[in-house]
Amino acid sequence: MDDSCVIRNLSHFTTIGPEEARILHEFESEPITFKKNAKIWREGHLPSNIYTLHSGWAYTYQVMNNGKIRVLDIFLPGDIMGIRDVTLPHHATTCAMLSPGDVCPLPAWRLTEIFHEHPNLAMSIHASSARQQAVITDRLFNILSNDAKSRVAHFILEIYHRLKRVNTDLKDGFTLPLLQKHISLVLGLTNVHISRVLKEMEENNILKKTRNEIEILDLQMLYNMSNFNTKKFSDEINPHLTHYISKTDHRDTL
Amino acid sequence: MDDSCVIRNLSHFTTIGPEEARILHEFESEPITFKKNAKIWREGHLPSNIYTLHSGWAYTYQVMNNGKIRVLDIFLPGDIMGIRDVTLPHHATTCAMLSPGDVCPLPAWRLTEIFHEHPNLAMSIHASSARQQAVITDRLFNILSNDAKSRVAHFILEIYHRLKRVNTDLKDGFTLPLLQKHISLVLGLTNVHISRVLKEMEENNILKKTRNEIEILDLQMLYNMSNFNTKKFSDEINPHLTHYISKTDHRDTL
DNA sequence: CGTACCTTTGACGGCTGTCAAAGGAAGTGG
DNA sequence: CCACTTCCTTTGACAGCCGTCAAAGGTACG
Repeated sequence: MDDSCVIRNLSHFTTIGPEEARILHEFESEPITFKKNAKIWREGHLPSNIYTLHSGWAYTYQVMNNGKIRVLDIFLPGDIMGIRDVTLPHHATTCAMLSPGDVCPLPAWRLTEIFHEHPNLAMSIHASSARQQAVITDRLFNILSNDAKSRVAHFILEIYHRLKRVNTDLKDGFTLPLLQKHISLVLGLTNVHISRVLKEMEENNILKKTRNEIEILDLQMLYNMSNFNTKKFSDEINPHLTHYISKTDHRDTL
Repeated sequence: MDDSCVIRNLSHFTTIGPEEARILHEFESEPITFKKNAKIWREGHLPSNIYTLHSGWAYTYQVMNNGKIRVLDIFLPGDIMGIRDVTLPHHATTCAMLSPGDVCPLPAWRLTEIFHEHPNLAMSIHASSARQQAVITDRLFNILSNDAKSRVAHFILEIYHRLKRVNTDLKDGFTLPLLQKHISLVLGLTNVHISRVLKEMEENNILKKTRNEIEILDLQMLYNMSNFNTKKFSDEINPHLTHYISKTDHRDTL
């Protein structure tokens, strides 16, 4: 039951009763296996599902008129994908797999039902969405005020913390299916400059990245370089919101 | 009744029945007048309210260890403020007034009740939150891929469209209580460079900004410079989500 | 084994930051 | 209402980070 990465994700925000667990398991029924580079949804299309990423990595991007690509999300196993777009009449981005993996769709109308019938789950989904937004916001801050070296350090720490959150025994060396190209598109730099920065960081024994792996050699230095703020990965929820949630738990069992 | 800017804002996303209107009016009861530069909330504090901005402009920012400031949100009349932070145990930003104005707080626990008792309002609030997020996302894309001139053009258009959304008869000249300093902090540039860009835009008859006003002289040129995408300001909602909402409208009247 | 893609490296240029100083506008107190 | 202070804007000189372009070497994949 609780080997579900989605439950591990959402259970941080509310108590998951048997009824909620049943709903959440629906989030992971009927997984679909996607190949690397397969598209989950396409920019401009009507959102018809939200998705949970069971295994593998994915990302979202926009293609501009001039052909340039801009990357927005990097999704890791356990992430809910598409919750930002689901109220919109058009997907703002295209979503594609970075590595082969399993994805579980949940129809949008089921989300509406969940909002109506399980308000504490609705609040949890909103809370999870707010956490995702906090990651984007933090990356915006990173790009607003840091130079290239600091941006890279900050981004590596973002990924490291997000992985560690659902995989507590993560080592300092781990799989990172992102090419220099992807990192450059996330951070608003060129792949050429990413190459230079990574080379310098390896020479300084801070980290070593190969095509599919990365090893953090000096975690403290990464923190120093990036002014990384770990507080945002707190799973606490605002205590003002918890009173009614317990009241509803009671209701649900009636 | 419907001179409420919050109702004008949220009514885009759902049908507002009399019961919903009653709740929404609570969003605007007991307005508090704030002076320029007054703080609405402070970074690190426990969020205890969400707020609707009835009049005046506000913004959120972070102060870094080195004293640098990073600006995240620019809030206009009618915006809901603090919905992103309300599930978190700490405010990620400080919120301050850019100009004198009226703000109406709504206690966080009331939001929880609304999530439980008015699920279609909950979905509307989530939809409104997603629209705010879309603005931030679009600004991230702007900063990722545009140079200084394009960033400024894009940002002016962002504000112009957001103002026009709640004030349909907005002229090409309007109040803009943002100093060059604020614009530079929003866009990750220096105030010196903003000064240079604005000077050039005025020389090219694109726009003219004074301390408190701005006049758009060549709207089409702004679009051309910025690759601005107007779609995101669509107020349509995903039709997959509307079925249950009408069902609930029915329920609420029982 | 060949092709396509990714990474590395160097040279060069430009956009934007930094620093500094002067002029202007707004706010404050007498 | 004026004087004073503080903050904002403008302008110039200069420097540096990072983008662009190009070519070579490395790696994955069919």
